[in-house]
Amino acid sequence: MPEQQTEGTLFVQTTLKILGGKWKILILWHLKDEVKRYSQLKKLIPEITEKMLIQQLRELENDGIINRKVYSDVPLKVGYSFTEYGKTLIPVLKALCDWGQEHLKIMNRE
Amino acid sequence: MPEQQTEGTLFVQTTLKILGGKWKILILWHLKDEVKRYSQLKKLIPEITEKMLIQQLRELENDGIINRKVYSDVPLKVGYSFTEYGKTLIPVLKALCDWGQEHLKIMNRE
DNA sequence: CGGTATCCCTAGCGATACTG
DNA sequence: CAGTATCGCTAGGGATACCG
Repeated sequence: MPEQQTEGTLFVQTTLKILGGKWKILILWHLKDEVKRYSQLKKLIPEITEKMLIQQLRELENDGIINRKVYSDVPLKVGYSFTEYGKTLIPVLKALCDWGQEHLKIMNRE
Repeated sequence: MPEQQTEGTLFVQTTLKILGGKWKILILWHLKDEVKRYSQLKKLIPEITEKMLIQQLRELENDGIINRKVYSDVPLKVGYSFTEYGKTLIPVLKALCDWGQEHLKIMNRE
């Protein structure tokens, strides 16, 4: 069934287009459970530069995966969280995480 | 439970280290169901260059995800397929594919 | 057929400094 | 605090030609 394979390929590519980018999956992982502020994300992913962090956040926002909410307090506060739609990605993130866990177990045994 | 989150992060990163690289997930997707030859993969992924194809195949081979089998025929034949271990990745690939399918559905509706 | 080797380029990323 | 703006680099990838 070559037709089906071709179609599946398109699906995979579609997901990769959204999740592609060096840091996106990692950022989403951190947002998985609760709203996080910009500064919290920076601390959670120390290797990322501010430029990359904001860039990837923007792209995720534009793709409808996350919300950006500004609390007009002083000092300024911005919270990032999954949209309802973005939450559909959580099983995918879970799958990636689970496999990594298994893989590490096996590697440590050897 | 910040401890748990940190651990999960490690797991995700581990998976990304294996699946990272522009073409790997796509290549694996094509190998999912059956052994494929080098030339078949080239046809299935026309945008990839030979260099990238062979490079990503080698990395997947080194990570123990796929097998490379040479059939000493004339003309030369080489088959790539999942290792038993590599097959544990299939649920991950499935998850990526499924999400892409849903995403496309929704986008086409709008 | 199934690769290597080489050269080259540019998008993506990093570092730094600055701003509302 | 939460970003922008700029500049510069380099590693990852593309094109092409050749090899066992």
